[in-house]
Amino acid sequence: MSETILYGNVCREFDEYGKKSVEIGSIGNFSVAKTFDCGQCFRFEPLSKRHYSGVAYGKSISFEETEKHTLIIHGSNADDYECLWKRYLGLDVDYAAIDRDILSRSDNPALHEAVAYGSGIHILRQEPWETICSFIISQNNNIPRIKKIIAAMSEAYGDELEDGSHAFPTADALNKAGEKSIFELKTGFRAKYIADAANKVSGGALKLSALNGDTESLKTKLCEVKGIGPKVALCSLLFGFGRLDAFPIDVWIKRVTEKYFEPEFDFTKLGPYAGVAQQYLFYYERYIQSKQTK
DNA sequence: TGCCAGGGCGCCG
DNA sequence: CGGCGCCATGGC
Repeated sequence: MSETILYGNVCREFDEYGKKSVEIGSIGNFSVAKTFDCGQCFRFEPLSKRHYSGVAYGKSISFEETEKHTLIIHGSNADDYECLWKRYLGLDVDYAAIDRDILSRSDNPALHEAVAYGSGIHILRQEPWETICSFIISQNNNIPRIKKIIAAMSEAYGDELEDGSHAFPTADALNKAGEKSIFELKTGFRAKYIADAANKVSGGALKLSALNGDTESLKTKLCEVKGIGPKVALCSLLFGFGRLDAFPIDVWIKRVTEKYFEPEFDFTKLGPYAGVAQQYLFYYERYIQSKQTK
């Protein structure tokens, strides 16, 4: 086993069954399990309690949190970490400062409990197209079934990777597949929405890489796609465009607001990291519910 | 069996 | 503009 000592966040780079892996230090309280289990991404599954594997950016990858407060990325070298996974995992973001910022903006007890419970979640920077498509599929749907549809869609129309798994399909590939084929993946009434989005993105009517402006104007832009409303747009902006101020409201967040907040509470006052707060609240309320139905 | 799921559209007043 | 029925599908 060859081993190279590096500096910065990367502790070491090593070979593992013929593949490169890296170990990362200084990860704060980053939690792999919370991050991949909080409902923001649909292509990762646990290999163990602290080890999640899946596909992102067209690469098979797995993230393992060690007891020593470090992170091992299996299937990545140090360069890939620096220019891709660091940003994907939000390890270039100071979440301790974000937590302090959120807590300073409201003394609502549920919000404080949610931060305490959810802290360790990082908002991923997923691929914009994958995020848009995934959250179109998410509408009026549940997480296990969303995962199933996305897996089938990737299997059918995503590029095959070395290990036999599949990348998320490009907009071009889905556009070529067409609405009927998309419907056959059990997407139901969402098929025409996915087809429209794929058509606009692959045809250049919606240039995801050229989007700029504030979150509100980006939301308006994304809502031009049939099937993208405010909630899907804001989830895409939060999880795919790094817009941490985006505050998507789904059925769970509606329940949270009714249970714990005054009707006049203005969630925009949660500031530039309102989206992170939203994810804490979402994760917290699902935990409370699961505890009660057990 | 009926209800619900990380909603949005079309239509109605 | 706000409310409401509808949309496919599967798990409970």
